[in-house]
Amino acid sequence: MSLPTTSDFLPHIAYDSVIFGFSKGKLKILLMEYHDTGWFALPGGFVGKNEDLNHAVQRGLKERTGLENIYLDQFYTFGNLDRHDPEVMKTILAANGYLVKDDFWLLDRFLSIAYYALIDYEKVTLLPDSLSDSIDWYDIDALPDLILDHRKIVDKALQTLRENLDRKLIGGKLLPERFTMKELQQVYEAILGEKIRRSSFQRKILGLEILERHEKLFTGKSHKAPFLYSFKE
Amino acid sequence: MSLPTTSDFLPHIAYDSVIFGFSKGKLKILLMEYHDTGWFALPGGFVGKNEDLNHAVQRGLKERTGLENIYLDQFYTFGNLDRHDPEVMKTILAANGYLVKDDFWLLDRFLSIAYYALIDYEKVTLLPDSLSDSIDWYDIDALPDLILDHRKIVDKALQTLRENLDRKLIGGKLLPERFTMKELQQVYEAILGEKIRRSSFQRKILGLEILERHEKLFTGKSHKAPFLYSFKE
DNA sequence: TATTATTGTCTCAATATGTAACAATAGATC
DNA sequence: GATCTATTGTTACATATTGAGACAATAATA
Repeated sequence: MSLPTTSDFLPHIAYDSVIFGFSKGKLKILLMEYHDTGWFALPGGFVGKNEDLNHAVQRGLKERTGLENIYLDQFYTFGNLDRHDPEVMKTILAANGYLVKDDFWLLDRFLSIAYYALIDYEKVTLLPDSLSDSIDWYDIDALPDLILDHRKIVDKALQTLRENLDRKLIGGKLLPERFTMKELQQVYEAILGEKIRRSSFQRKILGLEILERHEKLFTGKSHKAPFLYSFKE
Repeated sequence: MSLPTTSDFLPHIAYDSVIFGFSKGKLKILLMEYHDTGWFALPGGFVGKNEDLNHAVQRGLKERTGLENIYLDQFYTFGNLDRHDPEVMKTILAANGYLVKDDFWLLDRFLSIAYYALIDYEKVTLLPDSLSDSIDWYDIDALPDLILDHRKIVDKALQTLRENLDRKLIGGKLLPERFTMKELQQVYEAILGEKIRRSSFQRKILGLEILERHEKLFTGKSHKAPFLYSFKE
């Protein structure tokens, strides 16, 4: 196991990903916890010298989640000077046994291109990277402190996701292929952070004619069974 | 006069700006024309090693237009490999009398962070950079061919501007401090590329209660004089 | 068979938008 | 000064769209 080297990757350029999942009525994101430090950060990475930017992000997501062809939206590139703090990376590397010189490329200033991803929580197989103890889901309403400006990145991701929700009809990306109307509504509520009126929601979504209605789902509960839906391709 | 050097700027990182103006009922953008080549490109630049990304863009805009505190929106970072074509930059440099080696930093691959700007057409003083013959306004509906992927950047800028128009209420940024309702409507029509019903538009905009109504504008024409409006701060 | 929880749909009110008309008015024409 | 023209600000009415609640249907339980 070795550190990424400056000959393989573009200097000064990184990406960070805010990976959203949905489980038990809650919106969650993936965070990495670095060895020893107790520090949390967004999953991120670097761009190969001969690699498309979007490919680098897809590659990183596959390494962490096992998933391919993930829904991704690039939402902002963070390029302020105040996001540069070489001590943070130095400490993370030191905690992993890497003692590097002050001019080591990972200690340089980085611009970060930020993406959010929407994935099916159930399909994920989590795998930490070499510098991390763990990667795990955290409730969006109860995040630990994050390194550098990662909290700002999360906030802007959520803001963008909210703005895009109706426009791009991406709520379903957080659910399995087939889902009930109630589940879809819960996704919307979790993203928007507010309750939605059931009848209005159902009427609006069905009115868009983007859903296919399938068989009913019998859960064994003593009440009317809901239909299952999927998005038309 | 000399070329920017790799010791002053971050390698592999550029920005491009789609600068919108509005004049005579038409939406326009600024393009640079490079010496001899006859090639057109978006105004762009590089980020200083100790400079905020947003500052670099504001700095570039000031150099080209004379304006400060321009309204800017970052909308996408272009990072595909296929946008790399060293021959283009080589030719531009050669046309300016610069013969550079193949490993010259400006011939490297660049990621470009793209912004659109909205400015008051009347307030601009255009100034080309050292590699360009001229910088000038071009009707958005009649652009010349652009180098590299700059046409794609323009298209995405316009698309984003359209999506943001109602949400961010930025139409007025293209007009002087005070303007008539008809002028504002023409801005909206130019951006959206479609006619808008006069009464609906007026009702909607006034209903937002973001405009201040001032004195009437007497143009000498033989009809009712329109009010002047400004945006509430 | 009655009960409970939840679903799909409908109704009516409130709000927003499309469409057209009307009255007001600044200057031109006579 | 009276009339005409072009354009403006506003209103009226029809047509969606959305908010809020009610109602009937139904899967399992008692």
